[in-house]
Amino acid sequence: MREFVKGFKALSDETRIRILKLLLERECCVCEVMQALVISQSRASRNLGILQDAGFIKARRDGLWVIYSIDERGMASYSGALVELLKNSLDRDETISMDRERLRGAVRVGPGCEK
Amino acid sequence: MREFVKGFKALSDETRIRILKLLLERECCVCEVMQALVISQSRASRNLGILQDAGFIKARRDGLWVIYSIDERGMASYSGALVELLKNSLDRDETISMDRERLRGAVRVGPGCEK
DNA sequence: AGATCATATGCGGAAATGCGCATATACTTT
DNA sequence: AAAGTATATGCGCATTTCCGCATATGATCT
Repeated sequence: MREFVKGFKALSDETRIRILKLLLERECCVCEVMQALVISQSRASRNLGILQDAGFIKARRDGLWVIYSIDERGMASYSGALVELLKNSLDRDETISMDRERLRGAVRVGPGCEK
Repeated sequence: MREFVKGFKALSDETRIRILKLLLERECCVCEVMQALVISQSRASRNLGILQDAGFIKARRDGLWVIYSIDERGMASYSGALVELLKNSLDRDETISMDRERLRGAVRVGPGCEK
């Protein structure tokens, strides 16, 4: 029950829904998430942490970057069903579309990432 | 998106999850909900209102009582998928089991319902 | 080692949430 | 109409959530 509620809490925030929809497109580093959603670095990092803690996503280091992606280990449990639901939702949402658009232009490295 | 997040917010609370699981058993009046979950009247009423506002349940008057039940109109949309998920979850949860147990002994009328 | 870059986190404040208490509302019965 | 019962709601408070800012951590490169 505790874990169950934690899962819904993790999804009860627009920023985190947007992040999940982004990661359903492809894996991203924190840097790309903040560019795509146009949010601060701490905000991106913190919300990614919450999603990870709830078991929706996982992280791996790649040199300087931390790459986040959907955690398919949770696919068997209820969290998998939620991700599946998310997959089939909000594809026509304006915000989601813009996030995706900006993701295409996001760069992982180079000056201007932090600004 | 707004509605979507509202749905998850509604489910991101243990009391409301318990209420939904209860209503999946059978429709209930506020009085029965408070008895089954052992919570105050205002708490029951308020959380039922939140679930209704999010489109998960509906209410109808029956004399003195207001009867709440799963709103199957939402079954077509994403909220239907969430209710469906809930149906297949937490059936072995201790709290949920006790709620169900107490629901069996709950009475809709008579003295002691309020107390 | 020192500089640099990406990410994580402690802290403080603003806003939202959850709930108890008391009271208001809606309906029924006498 | 008055009393009684079930439910809804205004208010205040304690707790939680969210975020920006500044700083810490971890890794890479020179």
